[in-house]
Amino acid sequence: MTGYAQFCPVAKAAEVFDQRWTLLVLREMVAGSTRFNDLHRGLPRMSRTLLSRRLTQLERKGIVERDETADGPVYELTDAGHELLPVLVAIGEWGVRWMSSLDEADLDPVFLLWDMHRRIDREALPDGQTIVALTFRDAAPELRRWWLLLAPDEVDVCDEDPGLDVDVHIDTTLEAFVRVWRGDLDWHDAVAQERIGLSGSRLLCRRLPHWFRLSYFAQVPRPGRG
Amino acid sequence: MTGYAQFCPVAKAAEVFDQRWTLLVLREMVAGSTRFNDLHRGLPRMSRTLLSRRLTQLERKGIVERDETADGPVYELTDAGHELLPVLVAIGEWGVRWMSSLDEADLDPVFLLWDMHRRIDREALPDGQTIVALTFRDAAPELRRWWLLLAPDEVDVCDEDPGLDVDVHIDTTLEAFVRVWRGDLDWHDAVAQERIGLSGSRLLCRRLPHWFRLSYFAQVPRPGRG
DNA sequence: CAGGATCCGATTAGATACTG
DNA sequence: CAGTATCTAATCGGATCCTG
Repeated sequence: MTGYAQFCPVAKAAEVFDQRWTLLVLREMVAGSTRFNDLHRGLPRMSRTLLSRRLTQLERKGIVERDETADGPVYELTDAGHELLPVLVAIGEWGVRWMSSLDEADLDPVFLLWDMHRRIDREALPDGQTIVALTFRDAAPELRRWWLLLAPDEVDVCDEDPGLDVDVHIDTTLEAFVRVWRGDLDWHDAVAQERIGLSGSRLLCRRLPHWFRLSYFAQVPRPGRG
Repeated sequence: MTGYAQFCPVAKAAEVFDQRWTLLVLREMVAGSTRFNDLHRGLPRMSRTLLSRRLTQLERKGIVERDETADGPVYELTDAGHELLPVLVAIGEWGVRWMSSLDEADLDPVFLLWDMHRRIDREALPDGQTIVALTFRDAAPELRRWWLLLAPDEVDVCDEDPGLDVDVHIDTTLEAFVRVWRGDLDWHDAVAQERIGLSGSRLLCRRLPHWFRLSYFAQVPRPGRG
């Protein structure tokens, strides 16, 4: 049996959500990804086979629509799919408040950089190109150093030295940076406690926090803190 | 691997919700059940073994607390558990709007009567005892006839004739009655279309709809209807 | 880039029987 | 009433390789 055999709306909806990875595929779509490979970049640990399977299932349920376009297939949310936004928001708000313990495996720099790159506020960036280098002291050697190439018209992430002059260097740990990203830790506190080190021009270091729109859930009030 | 290895709050929460039956166990708890057997009555198709396992897992995650009381163990929601209410509401609202197709297996009279019995508005009932008999013409023979023994201080459901005078008889189909219960179909329309037949005193037939508080989701506006 | 096909190991759910 | 123990069958997920 695949369903719950209950007419209750929660049960009917649960038949969608109780599938492993489905909720995260929907999160990626709500975040705006429409291409197979973009979706996969937000879900690096999911096998491509399974992503393909889930997309087909979501299509059959009327939540996703697949369009064959001139430059390849794209996946779009239907009306039913778009209305999942409040559901995902409710789930995330609860998650950030109550499921906040992170273990080492959760601190994935690949996903972090992908998430950062799509939440950069381009309008807040300086004109021209700004290079930000990131070092995560606690990451595995090959995942330790990252470069963000920021410009109002394009944002790129590199895991190799692009050989350009770095404007700001962020020296931190994955643990601290993820905590800031999630909103568990305040940026200025993290800097004050030297859990985030900044080097570069005064001006840029002061402006930099405004370039990143933190995770949507960063602003959610936490239990037991005012 | 059991988790998603992502620090995203949606992913951390999804590690709770992507387990089969978990969402429905939580629904039962939010609906107020605290005893093992009561929980199971709302989940008749779930094996007791699995219910037990899910309760243990929810306890480990800090969502449920098990208390050993004088008359047996009870399961209560923690603060984290109580805060799942908005999540379940969002899920159900989406479900009732978009996952509304029901197949035969979803029309389970056992669950329907259990749900009805706990949503009776005792204050709206007449004084003394009122007996309502229900017939579902399309149900399997042994699940066709039900009796509700309604009194302001106690509500009982029987699947055998209690041998008492019936005050109101409802003659309908499971299909129609479930649609009304979910709010897909209006009570008065269903009566007018003779999908629900009522016999008994005029007064009681007119009062009867007020005794049942329909599913919480009945009031949710549906797509494509105003 | 965007998948499909296949195989195998891991996980899970359900049935059944039993306990205090 | 409130579960546990055990076994089996089904399902699922991932890895690998292949396609246009």
